[in-house]
Amino acid sequence: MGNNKVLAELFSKMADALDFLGENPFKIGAYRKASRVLEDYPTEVEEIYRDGGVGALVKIPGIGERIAKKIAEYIETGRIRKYDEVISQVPQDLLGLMDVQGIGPKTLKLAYDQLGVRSVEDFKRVLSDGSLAKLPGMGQKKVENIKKGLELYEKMSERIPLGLAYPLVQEVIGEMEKFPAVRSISACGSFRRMKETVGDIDILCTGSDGRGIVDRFVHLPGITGVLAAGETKGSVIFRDRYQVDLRVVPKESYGAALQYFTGSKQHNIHLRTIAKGLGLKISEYGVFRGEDRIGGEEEEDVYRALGLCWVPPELREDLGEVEAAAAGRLPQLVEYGEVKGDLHVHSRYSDGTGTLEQLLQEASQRGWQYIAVCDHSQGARYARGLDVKRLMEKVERIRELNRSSRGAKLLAGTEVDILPDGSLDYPDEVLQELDLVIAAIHSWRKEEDVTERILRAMENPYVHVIAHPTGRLISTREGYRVDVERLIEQAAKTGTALEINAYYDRLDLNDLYVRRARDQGVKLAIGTDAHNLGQLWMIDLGVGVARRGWCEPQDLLNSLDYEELLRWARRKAG
DNA sequence: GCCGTTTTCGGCCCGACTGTTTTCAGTCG
Repeated sequence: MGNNKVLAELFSKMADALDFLGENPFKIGAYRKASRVLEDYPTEVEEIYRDGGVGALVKIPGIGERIAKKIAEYIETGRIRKYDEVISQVPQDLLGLMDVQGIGPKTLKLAYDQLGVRSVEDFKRVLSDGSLAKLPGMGQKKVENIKKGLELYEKMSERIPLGLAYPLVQEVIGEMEKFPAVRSISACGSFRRMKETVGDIDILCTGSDGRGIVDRFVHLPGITGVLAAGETKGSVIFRDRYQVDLRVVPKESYGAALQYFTGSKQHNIHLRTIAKGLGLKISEYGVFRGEDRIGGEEEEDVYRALGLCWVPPELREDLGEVEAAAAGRLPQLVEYGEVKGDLHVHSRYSDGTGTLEQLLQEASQRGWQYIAVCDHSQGARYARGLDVKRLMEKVERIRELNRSSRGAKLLAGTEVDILPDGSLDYPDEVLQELDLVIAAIHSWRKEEDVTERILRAMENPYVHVIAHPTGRLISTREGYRVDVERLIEQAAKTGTALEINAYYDRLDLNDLYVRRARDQGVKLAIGTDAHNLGQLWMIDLGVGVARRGWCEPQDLLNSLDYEELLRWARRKAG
């Protein structure tokens, strides 16, 4: 974990502690903001500090003089005295409870002061023995809600990978659309922004019969719990795992509500700040000048009122998109369905299940021009990697199929292992026979920094793409140690593309690195890493990451036509 | 604690909901 993430966590904990201690809410907010900014900041603060000192740190939005000094203190000494001081006044165990729905700093403080609660165990005890309910401002219902929140929290403490929520949302929306009372309907929240993981799932709709719509919603198949069901809002648990909220709003507010519930929170705060300066008010019900409502049926209304062009949801993270919209400089993002093929798919030759014929047919059905069949190389025994003889058989077979195919083509490719010394698992004479070579790290020693291995692989004239550059798995592992900044630099220098691996648990490179790469002129290659035909839909997850990374069509290899792609691949070797 | 074509001081997004109250505090998104 880099220093940015560590500091983000320190400041976040500090905010919670200050909240508990009843500090000035705006000071707490400042720490929370600093935490959020650092969490996603693409450059290591350590680097910024080494290059430009505290003066450079304060240029980061949300970081001022005081926090910059704390960051410097951390880099120099490995600790922050103020942090130690604040945190020592609060039982650590208790702070975690602030993530539970229904528990906030005031409730914790109350239990701490009045009942001597010092741990989660203590808290659960006063919850069940009735002593918390007796305190002023508390009551039986509040306690019941907290109990429910705690139960839910323990079951769903992990965020859900986007790729798991995706089919579910399509299913729910599909079912709801069959109901005649439902007019417009859309997912919103982090799901609509295509964030790599989502907390709960928010769906918004308009319709004539709120109660009827909610009733229909809470009775959909697969629901294992109903948390709330009113006229305008329903909240359910799907398959014991996914919380899905539905809101029904009037037609004239649909755009404003869609904007509001899509977020991100930071993006919305930014918009409201601008609105205020213009004497306008934005809420989920519309855009208002005094009492006059000047828009809200369409999402565009909100942006137009502020003098902005409509901002695609994937960009709404307050990472420069508002300024870009104001200047009319938003990128023309690549569209879903615009990509011309998948650049990383496995076949039955190695560890996939699809045949070459099936892949070709699938490509045609999807309207793609190509699929790159990139099976594992000989060293990857666990994945039935291909020896040279088998590889050449496969190449031959692909050439045959392509000759008889009118529509889509297959690219003869490989996902070749990068060996411990940075050389590749096939000799150059073999690689040069292939249309597309993607190289990947599949084995590394614990604690090994693989940066040099990958840098060296990129020097090879036959390597076109580096697959899943960080090796992370969203749900289970952090990935290998690698300096992505240096990979991006080397990719720019050698004309090597970096992959956006679209497999739902990888999404690697991630959105922020994609943006960095794109800014430096590095091409990105979206590949699903599909091992069966049922995984090719994940190309949309990859496009989502590309869009969150501000990619325009020309940033993606997948935008090239078949012939152009072959030419691009040959150009590196000269 | 941050920030500045309203400001170096005095603001900081804002409305809904819930449960506990009798005018509001706490929490959420």
